[in-house]
Amino acid sequence: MLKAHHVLSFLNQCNNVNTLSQIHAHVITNGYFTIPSISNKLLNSYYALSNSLLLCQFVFHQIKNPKTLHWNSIIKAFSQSPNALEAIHYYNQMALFHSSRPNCSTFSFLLKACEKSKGGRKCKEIHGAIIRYGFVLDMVVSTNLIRSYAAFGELDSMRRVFDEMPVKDLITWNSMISCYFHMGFHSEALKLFDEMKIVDVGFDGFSLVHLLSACAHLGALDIGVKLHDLGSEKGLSDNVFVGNALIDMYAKCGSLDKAICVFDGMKNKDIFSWNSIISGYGVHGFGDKAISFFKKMLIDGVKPDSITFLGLLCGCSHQGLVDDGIEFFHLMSSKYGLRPNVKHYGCMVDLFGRAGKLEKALDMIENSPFSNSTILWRTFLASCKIHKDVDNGEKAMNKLKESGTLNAGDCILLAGIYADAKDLEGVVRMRKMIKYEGLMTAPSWSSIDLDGQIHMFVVNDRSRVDSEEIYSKLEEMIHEATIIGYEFEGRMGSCHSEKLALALGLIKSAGGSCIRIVKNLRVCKDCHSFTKFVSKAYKREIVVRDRVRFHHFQNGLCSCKDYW
DNA sequence: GTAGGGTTAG
Repeated sequence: MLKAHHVLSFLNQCNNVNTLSQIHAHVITNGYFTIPSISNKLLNSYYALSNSLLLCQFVFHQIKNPKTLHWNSIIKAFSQSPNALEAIHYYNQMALFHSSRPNCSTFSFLLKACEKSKGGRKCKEIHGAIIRYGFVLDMVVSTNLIRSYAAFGELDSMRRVFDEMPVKDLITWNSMISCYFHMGFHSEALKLFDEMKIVDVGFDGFSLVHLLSACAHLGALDIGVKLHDLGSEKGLSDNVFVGNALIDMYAKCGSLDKAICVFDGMKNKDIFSWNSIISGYGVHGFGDKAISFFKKMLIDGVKPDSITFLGLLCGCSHQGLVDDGIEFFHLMSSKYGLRPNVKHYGCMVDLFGRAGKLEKALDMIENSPFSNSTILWRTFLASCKIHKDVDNGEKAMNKLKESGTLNAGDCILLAGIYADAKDLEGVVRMRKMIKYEGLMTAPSWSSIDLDGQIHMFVVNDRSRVDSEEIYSKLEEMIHEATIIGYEFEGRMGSCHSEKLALALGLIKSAGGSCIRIVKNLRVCKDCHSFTKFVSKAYKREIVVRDRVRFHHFQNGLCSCKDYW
């Protein structure tokens, strides 16, 4: 007969459900099932080997007097399943048994369950229980609490838990950075790193990945470079996650050369590395380069995924590589079994639309599984604006109206189409529509990173103490640009935020250095032309990242070749 | 330990 400790070691080695059933039978006939460590091991093994919650439940209900470890195992199993709410049900059952009390692990699993089952209110209840049971001081529990609150967008609760923790370790700090990052509070994530320096907890690869991604979103190149240096000093150069985040950061901050540098220096590359570099070239408008990296990727034996193709299609549409785009679109499903999603269709609509093939773009939408997608119709509307097509523009507008998601940006686009067609009545109609329907516009902004300090501007911004200086610099710039051929073509009295950011850049940055600006919307025709002339008049390289792509201005020309 | 952290698109 097998001794109990032999059974345990068998269970540990067991790697299939059939053997597990045999051991299970043996355990029952020999009365070992009453030994908590054995019944718990069985419970966990069933979940690990069969992934069947039903089997877990079956075993669990055979346990006469479940102990905390049993409850934890069943709660953990459910917390990882799509049926995560059931975990909370088991926790409530647990409270009815006086023989077992929840412990730290119980709460960690429960919080995971909340996160999965979108139980925002449950999260608060569990927080209460954590306080009652006296586990608030536990670092793991609190860290999980932070993540759960973040998952529900409860920024204040998240911060309160963090601030009230008497002891925090690196994982706690990293979790906070990660939460801020995922909630879109990129500057907050970077600020947290400054706080980390003060308390001296150090940092690791996990910290860097999120911080670099935050820089990527903000276009904060200077901070990104400092983080790169810190990582190298700490010997994190071979960390694939850090490397990938660096590629993305450099690409998104407009520094493709450095992105390539990091990419080439990586010992181990994965699909993220390739995708980041391909998308990087794609959004910068270098579709041909993106394609050449795609070919290298295949030679390297890396299988492309749907994000790879998104980067490729994006590159093709920005560079007007219509035939290549069509080829990749077909290739992704025919050769790689990847079904194009709405974003791939969006790229195709953009590809055809931008190239002036509006009927093809329309075909693409109407023959796609996403013919009601507002994203696709909005993309189409933007193409109609570029090609001054009133009829198709109105068609897109009607679709957007039907969907009930019409926004002010759509009306402004169509108003622009009417204006180009000299249809002033149409322009007025759009202005009225915005007013009467109470449509909102997202506030447009531009930012510039100067020595690690992010400066944000909105349209007609006069909020800064140095506004006087900025506006007088701008006047000088307009003068200089006009001398070499610039003509204003916007609305009188309106000054777009990127011109202000550009003026500040010229005032504050060293002569000859590259000026980098990030915008949340697309660059307008006038600002685009103005920036070209400024790059020539002041002999400066200017990189503008707009909502969808990059523009490299140099000596009066832009990398997009006025195709954007 | 039965417990907490990672990147690409949008």
